Amino acid sequence: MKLATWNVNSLTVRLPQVLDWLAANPVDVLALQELKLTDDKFPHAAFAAAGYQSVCFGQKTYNGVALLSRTAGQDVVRNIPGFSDDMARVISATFPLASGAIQGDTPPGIRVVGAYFPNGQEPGSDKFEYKLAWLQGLRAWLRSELQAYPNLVLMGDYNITFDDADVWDPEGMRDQIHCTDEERYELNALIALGLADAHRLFPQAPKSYSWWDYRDFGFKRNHGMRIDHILISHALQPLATGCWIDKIPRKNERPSDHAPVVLELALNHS
DNA sequence: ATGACTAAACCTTTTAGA
Repeated sequence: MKLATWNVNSLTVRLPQVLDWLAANPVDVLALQELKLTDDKFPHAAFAAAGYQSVCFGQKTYNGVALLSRTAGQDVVRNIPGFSDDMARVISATFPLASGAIQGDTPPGIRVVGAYFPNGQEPGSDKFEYKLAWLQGLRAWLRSELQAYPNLVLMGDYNITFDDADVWDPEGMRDQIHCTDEERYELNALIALGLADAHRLFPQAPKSYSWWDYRDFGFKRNHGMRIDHILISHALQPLATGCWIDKIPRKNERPSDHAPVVLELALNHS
Protein backbone atom coordinates (compact mmCIF):
# COMPACT_ATOMS: atom_id res chain seq x y z
CA MET A 1 0.00 0.00 0.00
CA LYS A 2 1.25 3.45 -0.91
CA LEU A 3 0.06 6.82 0.33
CA ALA A 4 1.26 10.22 -0.78
CA THR A 5 0.83 13.93 -0.16
CA TRP A 6 1.30 16.84 -2.55
CA ASN A 7 0.72 20.57 -2.28
CA VAL A 8 -0.22 21.35 -5.89
CA ASN A 9 -0.53 25.17 -5.58
CA SER A 10 -3.76 25.40 -7.64
CA LEU A 11 -5.43 22.23 -8.83
CA THR A 12 -6.83 24.18 -11.77
CA VAL A 13 -3.31 24.75 -13.08
CA ARG A 14 -1.82 21.43 -11.93
CA LEU A 15 -4.58 18.91 -12.80
CA PRO A 16 -2.75 17.51 -15.86
CA GLN A 17 0.40 17.05 -13.77
CA VAL A 18 -1.52 15.27 -11.00
CA LEU A 19 -3.07 12.90 -13.54
CA ASP A 20 0.33 12.25 -15.13
CA TRP A 21 1.87 11.61 -11.72
CA LEU A 22 -0.88 9.18 -10.71
CA ALA A 23 -0.47 7.29 -13.97
CA ALA A 24 3.23 6.85 -13.22
CA ASN A 25 2.73 6.44 -9.44
CA PRO A 26 -0.54 4.56 -8.86
CA VAL A 27 -0.69 5.14 -5.12
CA ASP A 28 -3.69 3.99 -3.09
CA VAL A 29 -4.29 7.35 -1.43
CA LEU A 30 -3.14 10.83 -2.45
CA ALA A 31 -3.73 13.86 -0.24
CA LEU A 32 -3.73 17.21 -2.05
CA GLN A 33 -3.32 20.70 -0.60
CA GLU A 34 -3.75 24.25 -1.87
CA LEU A 35 -6.46 23.37 -4.35
CA LYS A 36 -7.39 27.06 -4.60
CA LEU A 37 -10.83 26.23 -5.93
CA THR A 38 -14.39 25.79 -4.68
CA ASP A 39 -15.99 22.35 -4.39
CA ASP A 40 -18.21 22.92 -7.44
CA LYS A 41 -15.06 23.23 -9.58
CA PHE A 42 -13.36 20.09 -8.25
CA PRO A 43 -12.57 17.70 -11.15
CA HIS A 44 -14.16 14.53 -9.72
CA ALA A 45 -14.83 13.15 -13.22
CA ALA A 46 -11.24 13.51 -14.41
CA PHE A 47 -9.99 11.57 -11.37
CA ALA A 48 -12.74 8.96 -11.72
CA ALA A 49 -11.64 8.37 -15.30
CA ALA A 50 -8.16 7.72 -13.93
CA GLY A 51 -9.55 5.22 -11.42
CA TYR A 52 -9.67 7.47 -8.35
CA GLN A 53 -12.51 8.42 -6.08
CA SER A 54 -12.25 11.82 -4.50
CA VAL A 55 -13.52 13.82 -1.57
CA CYS A 56 -12.74 17.50 -1.38
CA PHE A 57 -12.99 20.49 0.93
CA GLY A 58 -12.30 23.64 -1.01
CA GLN A 59 -12.82 27.36 -0.87
CA LYS A 60 -12.38 30.30 -3.17
CA THR A 61 -8.85 31.56 -3.90
CA TYR A 62 -6.89 29.95 -1.06
CA ASN A 63 -6.33 26.71 0.83
CA GLY A 64 -8.46 23.68 -0.04
CA VAL A 65 -7.67 19.98 0.50
CA ALA A 66 -8.73 16.65 -0.98
CA LEU A 67 -8.21 12.91 -0.70
CA LEU A 68 -8.00 10.77 -3.83
CA SER A 69 -8.24 7.01 -3.39
CA ARG A 70 -8.70 3.72 -5.19
CA THR A 71 -11.56 2.75 -2.85
CA ALA A 72 -14.06 5.06 -1.21
CA GLY A 73 -13.03 6.73 2.01
CA GLN A 74 -15.37 6.26 4.97
CA ASP A 75 -16.39 8.60 7.78
CA VAL A 76 -15.18 11.71 5.99
CA VAL A 77 -14.59 14.67 8.30
CA ARG A 78 -13.76 18.20 7.24
CA ASN A 79 -11.50 20.50 9.30
CA ILE A 80 -10.71 20.02 12.98
CA PRO A 81 -13.67 19.10 15.19
CA GLY A 82 -13.62 21.39 18.21
CA PHE A 83 -11.60 24.12 16.47
CA SER A 84 -13.63 26.78 14.71
CA ASP A 85 -11.98 27.77 11.42
CA ASP A 86 -13.28 29.46 8.30
CA MET A 87 -10.41 28.11 6.19
CA ALA A 88 -10.54 24.73 4.43
CA ARG A 89 -7.41 23.00 5.70
CA VAL A 90 -8.11 19.42 6.78
CA ILE A 91 -9.92 16.40 5.37
CA SER A 92 -9.95 12.94 6.94
CA ALA A 93 -11.24 9.53 5.92
CA THR A 94 -10.84 5.86 6.79
CA PHE A 95 -9.61 3.39 4.19
CA PRO A 96 -10.39 -0.26 4.84
CA LEU A 97 -7.72 -2.93 4.90
CA ALA A 98 -7.93 -6.57 4.00
CA SER A 99 -9.20 -8.53 7.00
CA GLY A 100 -6.42 -9.43 9.38
CA ALA A 101 -3.92 -7.11 7.69
CA ILE A 102 -3.01 -5.71 11.09
CA GLN A 103 -3.08 -7.91 14.15
CA GLY A 104 -6.06 -6.98 16.30
CA ASP A 105 -6.75 -3.72 14.52
CA THR A 106 -9.98 -2.20 15.73
CA PRO A 107 -11.56 -0.73 13.80
CA PRO A 108 -9.90 -2.23 10.72
CA GLY A 109 -8.55 0.31 8.32
CA ILE A 110 -6.24 3.27 8.23
CA ARG A 111 -7.35 6.72 9.26
CA VAL A 112 -5.82 9.27 6.89
CA VAL A 113 -5.70 12.94 7.82
CA GLY A 114 -4.68 15.27 4.99
CA ALA A 115 -3.79 18.76 6.15
CA TYR A 116 -2.65 22.14 4.92
CA PHE A 117 -1.12 23.79 7.97
CA PRO A 118 -1.21 27.60 8.18
CA ASN A 119 1.79 29.42 6.75
CA GLY A 120 2.10 31.98 9.56
CA GLN A 121 3.74 34.60 7.33
CA GLU A 122 5.93 36.20 10.02
CA PRO A 123 6.67 35.42 13.67
CA GLY A 124 4.69 37.76 15.89
CA SER A 125 2.05 38.51 13.25
CA ASP A 126 -1.66 37.79 13.64
CA LYS A 127 -1.23 34.96 11.12
CA PHE A 128 1.51 33.48 13.25
CA GLU A 129 -0.75 33.54 16.32
CA TYR A 130 -3.46 31.86 14.25
CA LYS A 131 -0.93 29.21 13.20
CA LEU A 132 -0.07 28.42 16.83
CA ALA A 133 -3.74 28.33 17.86
CA TRP A 134 -4.50 26.03 14.90
CA LEU A 135 -1.64 23.73 15.87
CA GLN A 136 -2.97 23.49 19.42
CA GLY A 137 -6.45 22.75 18.10
CA LEU A 138 -5.06 20.06 15.83
CA ARG A 139 -3.13 18.47 18.69
CA ALA A 140 -6.12 18.41 21.05
CA TRP A 141 -8.26 16.73 18.41
CA LEU A 142 -5.55 14.29 17.27
CA ARG A 143 -5.08 13.04 20.81
CA SER A 144 -8.59 11.57 20.76
CA GLU A 145 -8.45 10.66 17.07
CA LEU A 146 -5.42 8.46 17.76
CA GLN A 147 -7.32 6.63 20.47
CA ALA A 148 -10.24 6.03 18.12
CA TYR A 149 -7.96 5.12 15.19
CA PRO A 150 -4.68 3.48 16.25
CA ASN A 151 -3.70 3.13 12.58
CA LEU A 152 -3.34 6.77 11.65
CA VAL A 153 -1.43 8.73 9.00
CA LEU A 154 -1.16 12.53 9.26
CA MET A 155 0.24 13.93 6.06
CA GLY A 156 0.35 17.22 4.23
CA ASP A 157 2.03 20.58 4.04
CA TYR A 158 3.02 21.32 7.64
CA ASN A 159 4.83 24.59 6.90
CA ILE A 160 7.26 23.65 9.68
CA THR A 161 10.80 22.23 9.59
CA PHE A 162 11.92 19.78 12.27
CA ASP A 163 15.45 21.14 12.57
CA ASP A 164 18.42 22.53 10.66
CA ALA A 165 18.72 19.40 8.51
CA ASP A 166 15.42 20.41 6.88
CA VAL A 167 16.68 23.86 5.86
CA TRP A 168 19.11 24.77 3.07
CA ASP A 169 20.29 27.89 4.93
CA PRO A 170 19.77 27.27 8.66
CA GLU A 171 21.66 30.39 9.72
CA GLY A 172 19.77 32.64 7.34
CA MET A 173 16.45 31.09 8.38
CA ARG A 174 17.16 31.13 12.13
CA ASP A 175 13.96 32.12 13.98
CA GLN A 176 12.26 32.85 10.65
CA ILE A 177 8.90 31.44 9.62
CA HIS A 178 8.86 27.61 9.42
CA CYS A 179 11.90 27.50 11.70
CA THR A 180 10.88 29.13 14.97
CA ASP A 181 11.09 27.36 18.33
CA GLU A 182 7.32 27.86 18.81
CA GLU A 183 6.47 26.05 15.56
CA ARG A 184 8.95 23.26 16.20
CA TYR A 185 7.63 22.81 19.72
CA GLU A 186 4.16 22.19 18.30
CA LEU A 187 5.50 19.81 15.65
CA ASN A 188 7.32 17.79 18.31
CA ALA A 189 4.18 17.84 20.46
CA LEU A 190 2.42 16.03 17.60
CA ILE A 191 5.23 13.47 17.60
CA ALA A 192 4.78 13.10 21.37
CA LEU A 193 1.16 12.06 20.84
CA GLY A 194 2.52 8.81 19.39
CA LEU A 195 3.57 9.57 15.84
CA ALA A 196 6.81 9.18 13.92
CA ASP A 197 8.29 11.16 11.02
CA ALA A 198 8.28 8.49 8.29
CA HIS A 199 11.03 10.25 6.35
CA ARG A 200 13.55 9.72 9.12
CA LEU A 201 12.73 6.07 9.60
CA PHE A 202 14.77 5.43 6.46
CA PRO A 203 18.12 6.49 5.06
CA GLN A 204 17.76 9.72 3.10
CA ALA A 205 20.09 11.76 0.94
CA PRO A 206 21.45 14.82 2.75
CA LYS A 207 19.69 18.08 1.92
CA SER A 208 16.41 16.36 1.08
CA TYR A 209 13.72 19.01 0.70
CA SER A 210 10.07 19.04 -0.34
CA TRP A 211 9.69 22.71 -1.26
CA TRP A 212 11.85 25.14 -3.22
CA ASP A 213 11.26 28.85 -3.78
CA TYR A 214 10.20 29.70 -7.31
CA ARG A 215 12.52 32.66 -7.19
CA ASP A 216 16.24 32.78 -7.79
CA PHE A 217 16.55 29.27 -9.27
CA GLY A 218 15.66 27.75 -5.90
CA PHE A 219 15.18 24.22 -7.21
CA LYS A 220 18.22 24.21 -9.47
CA ARG A 221 20.39 25.35 -6.54
CA ASN A 222 18.55 23.08 -4.07
CA HIS A 223 17.66 26.08 -1.96
CA GLY A 224 14.72 24.39 -0.28
CA MET A 225 13.14 23.21 2.94
CA ARG A 226 11.48 20.00 4.08
CA ILE A 227 8.05 21.19 5.20
CA ASP A 228 5.82 18.44 3.76
CA HIS A 229 5.67 15.49 6.13
CA ILE A 230 4.07 12.09 6.64
CA LEU A 231 3.63 11.19 10.32
CA ILE A 232 2.53 7.66 11.17
CA SER A 233 1.21 6.18 14.39
CA HIS A 234 3.27 3.65 16.35
CA ALA A 235 0.96 0.82 15.27
CA LEU A 236 1.90 1.48 11.63
CA GLN A 237 5.61 2.02 12.20
CA PRO A 238 6.63 -1.66 11.95
CA LEU A 239 4.78 -1.86 8.64
CA ALA A 240 6.51 1.09 6.99
CA THR A 241 8.88 -0.06 4.25
CA GLY A 242 9.85 3.24 2.63
CA CYS A 243 9.36 6.98 2.47
CA TRP A 244 10.69 9.26 -0.24
CA ILE A 245 10.34 12.68 -1.84
CA ASP A 246 9.62 12.55 -5.58
CA LYS A 247 11.46 15.49 -7.13
CA ILE A 248 10.51 14.58 -10.70
CA PRO A 249 7.33 16.70 -10.87
CA ARG A 250 9.30 19.72 -9.66
CA LYS A 251 11.15 19.53 -13.00
CA ASN A 252 7.92 19.92 -14.99
CA GLU A 253 6.99 23.00 -16.97
CA ARG A 254 4.99 25.26 -14.59
CA PRO A 255 5.57 23.03 -11.57
CA SER A 256 4.12 23.35 -8.11
CA ASP A 257 6.71 24.72 -5.71
CA HIS A 258 6.23 21.51 -3.64
CA ALA A 259 7.16 17.91 -4.46
CA PRO A 260 5.08 14.85 -3.54
CA VAL A 261 6.09 12.73 -0.53
CA VAL A 262 5.34 9.00 -0.68
CA LEU A 263 4.93 6.41 2.08
CA GLU A 264 5.03 2.68 1.43
CA LEU A 265 3.44 0.24 3.89
CA ALA A 266 3.66 -3.54 3.86
CA LEU A 267 -0.11 -3.81 3.74
CA ASN A 268 -2.74 -4.85 1.29
CA HIS A 269 -5.38 -2.29 0.57
CA SER A 270 -8.75 -4.08 0.56
C1' DA B 1 16.26 45.02 -2.85
C1' DT B 2 10.42 44.08 2.96
C1' DG B 3 13.56 41.93 -4.02
C1' DA B 4 13.27 37.43 -6.88
C1' DC B 5 8.43 33.77 -8.96
C1' DT B 6 3.57 32.04 -9.24
C1' DA B 7 -1.46 32.23 -8.72
C1' DA B 8 -6.04 34.35 -7.91
C1' DA B 9 -8.97 38.21 -7.86
C1' DC B 10 -11.35 43.47 -5.54
C1' DC B 11 -7.40 41.77 -12.37
C1' DT B 12 -2.34 46.44 -15.24
C1' DT B 13 -2.18 46.17 -8.95
C1' DT B 14 -2.71 43.81 -4.60
C1' DT B 15 -2.45 39.82 -1.51
C1' DA B 16 -0.46 35.58 -0.22
C1' DG B 17 2.50 32.02 -0.39
C1' DA B 18 7.10 30.19 2.13
